[in-house]
Amino acid sequence: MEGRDSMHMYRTHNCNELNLNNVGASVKLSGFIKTVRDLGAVMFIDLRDHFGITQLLVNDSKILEELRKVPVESTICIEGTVLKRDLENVNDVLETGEIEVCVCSFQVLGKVENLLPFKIEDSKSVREDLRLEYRFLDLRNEKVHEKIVFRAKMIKTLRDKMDELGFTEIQTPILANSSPEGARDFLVPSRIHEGEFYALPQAPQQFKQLLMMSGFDKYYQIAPCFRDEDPRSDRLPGEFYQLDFEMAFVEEADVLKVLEIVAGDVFEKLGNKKVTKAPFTRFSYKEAMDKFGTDKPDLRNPLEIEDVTKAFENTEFKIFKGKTIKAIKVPTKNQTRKFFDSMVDFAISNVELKGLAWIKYGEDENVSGTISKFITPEVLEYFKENLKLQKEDGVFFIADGYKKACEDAGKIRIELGQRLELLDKSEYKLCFVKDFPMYELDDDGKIAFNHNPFSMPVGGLESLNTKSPLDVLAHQFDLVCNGYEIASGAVRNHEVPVMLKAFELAGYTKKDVEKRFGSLFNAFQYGAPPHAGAAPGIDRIMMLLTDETNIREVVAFPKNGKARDLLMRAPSVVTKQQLEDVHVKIIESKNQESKNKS
RNA sequence: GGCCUGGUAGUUCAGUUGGUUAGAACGCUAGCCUGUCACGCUAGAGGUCGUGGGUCCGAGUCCCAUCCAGGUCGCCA
Repeated sequence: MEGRDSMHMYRTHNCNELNLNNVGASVKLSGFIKTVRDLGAVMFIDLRDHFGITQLLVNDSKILEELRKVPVESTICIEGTVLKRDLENVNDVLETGEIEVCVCSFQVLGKVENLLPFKIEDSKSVREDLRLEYRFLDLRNEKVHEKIVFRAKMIKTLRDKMDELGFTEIQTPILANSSPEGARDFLVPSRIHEGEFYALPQAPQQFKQLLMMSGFDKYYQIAPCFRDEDPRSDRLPGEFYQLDFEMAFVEEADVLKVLEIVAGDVFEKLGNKKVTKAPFTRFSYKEAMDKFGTDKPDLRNPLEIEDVTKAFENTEFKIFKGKTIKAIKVPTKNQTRKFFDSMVDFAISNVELKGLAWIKYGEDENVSGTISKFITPEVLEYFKENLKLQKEDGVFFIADGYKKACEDAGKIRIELGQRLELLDKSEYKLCFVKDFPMYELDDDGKIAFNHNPFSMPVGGLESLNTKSPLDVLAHQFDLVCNGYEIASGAVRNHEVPVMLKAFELAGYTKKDVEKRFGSLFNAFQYGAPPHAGAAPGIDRIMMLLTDETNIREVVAFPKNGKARDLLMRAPSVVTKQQLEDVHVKIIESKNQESKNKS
C-alpha cells in the first residue's frame, strides 16, 4: 500500500470483536447506523457491519448535533474509547454487549439521501417484489444476510468433501449448445456466425460425460444450470446451481454411496436436525408409488398406502368394482365425524376426487362410516390381518385406475399426515427412489423417454430386446429428503448398440441420434468407460438446511416469479445496433403491439 | 397458457349492507428528555384506494376489462 496507514484507515476492529479486554483502548470502527436512541444529552447508536453490532455512546454536545443530521443506515467511521458498561446496562443479546464505544470524532462515509423503502429489520415481511427491487438493502437485514453467508459455508463443505473423495473440479462452458430434449433453452445469438445461436446449458450433462471419455475418472463442479421454465416456490426461475458430478468405471451402488456420504455430511455438519444414517432406504419407483403415491416421499410421514383391491374382489359396492383400491389406515382415537367429513371436502375440492370413502373401527368393534355396510366380516378380517386394523383406527379408501389411485392416495396421505400432525419436524429423512421406467406414453400415446435418454436400461440390451418398452426400467435414481427431490442421477448408457436400440424404441433412427447428439454419440465410439453420476441441487438443500419454504430466500440476487431481475431490470430492451450486431430482428407479437400503443 | 388469492400513506395492515373530511401501527419531520438497547413523550406532514370503463343520487366497497404480484396446474429429459 502507499505509505499511508491503510490498515487503520477505516477501522481497527470490526463491530463484533470488542470486549472487556479492550476497555480503555482507542479504537476506530466503521459500519452502518442500525438504530439511534436519542435521549437528549446522550445518544446511543447501534453500529452494524458484516460481523456484528457495537453500541456507540455519544455525549459530546457538538458531535450530538452533527450526528442528528445523519440518517439511519448511512455509513460512518468513528474514533472513540472502549468503556465497560455498568452491570445493569449489559446487553446479553450482543457479543459486544459488555462494552460500548464513547465517540470522540466521526465522519460520514456514505450518507442516505432518500427515504428508505422499508425498515431494514422488517424487510422479511415486506412484499417480495419491493424487497427484490432493493435487494441490496434487504441483504443488510441480519437474518437475510446470514443465509447468504451460510450458503458460502455450505458450498465449501461440499467442495471439501468432494476433494476428499478424490473428485477433480472442472469448469465446463456456459456458452454451449441447444439440447433437443428437456426444458426450453436460453438462447444467445452469435455475432460472428449469422443466424446461429449458443444455448446456456440446462446442465453440464454432455460435457461431464465427455470428461469421462477423457479419463478424468471423478469430476465435479458447482455448476450453474439454466432452464427457461416457470418457477415454483421450490424451483428457481431461470438459473440455479447443482453439485454436478460423474464417475468412471462405477456402477449405480457406487454413486448412491457418494450421495450418502456427501448429503449425509452436509446435513450432519450444517443442519440442526437428526439425519438418516447411511445406508438410506432404496425404494424402487414402483414401491414408492405403491406405498406413498409419489416418487418423492416424505418419510417423516409414517402413513403408508395399502392395496386392498383383493379385499373388495366380490363387493356389492358399485364404485369399487373393477378398480384398484388403495387404503390408508390412520389413528383416529380422538377424531370426530367432523374430521372425516373435512377430509372428504379436501379430497373433493383439492384433489378433485368424486368422493372419499372411509370407515372407523370403533372401540365397541363396530364399523361406522360412509361404506360401513360393505364391510363384510370377511373384509374386516382381511383388514385386521393385512392392515393390522385395531380399535379406534380409521381407514380412507381411494378407488380408481391403478396410476391415478396411487397418485390420489399420495395426496390424501400427505394431507392426513399434516392434519394429524404425524410428522417429526426435527428430522432430515433421506431415501433413494430408483428404477424409474425408461419410457412412458406421451400425449399422443407414443413411446417416449421418461427421463434422460442416455440412462442405461436395467438389464441392458437384453431388456430392450425382450421386454415391452413400458416395462423396461432405467438405472435412474433420485435422492429424496423430507418430500423434496434433492438429487437425481443415473448410470449412463455407454454402449453404442444399446444406445441405438434405446433410441429406436422411442422412434429415433441412427441418423436422428447422430444429428441430435452427434458429439456425444461420436465420442462413445472411441472407447468409452462405463460411467455414472448425479447432481444434487444446491438451492434445494439450502432450503432444507435453513427451513425455508421459499427457494428465493437462499440466493443473493433472485429473479421474481416472472423471471425478471427487479434490481438490475433484466431482461431489458437493447439498442438497434446491438441487435444488428447479432443479426436479430424483433417480430412484435399482437400482445406487444397493443402494449406499445397504450 | 388455465385456475386461486391479493393490490388502500414510505412499510405492514384495518376499512361493516354502497353513505359526512378514508383510519391504525411503524417509519418520516420538528421539539423535549443523561443509561437506552424495537428508548420514551408531544406535535406535524404524508393517500388519484393498481389502471381504464360501467351501474348508482352516491363506489375503496358492486360489475366488466386490463396491468402487476404471490401461490398452484400445465411445464420442469
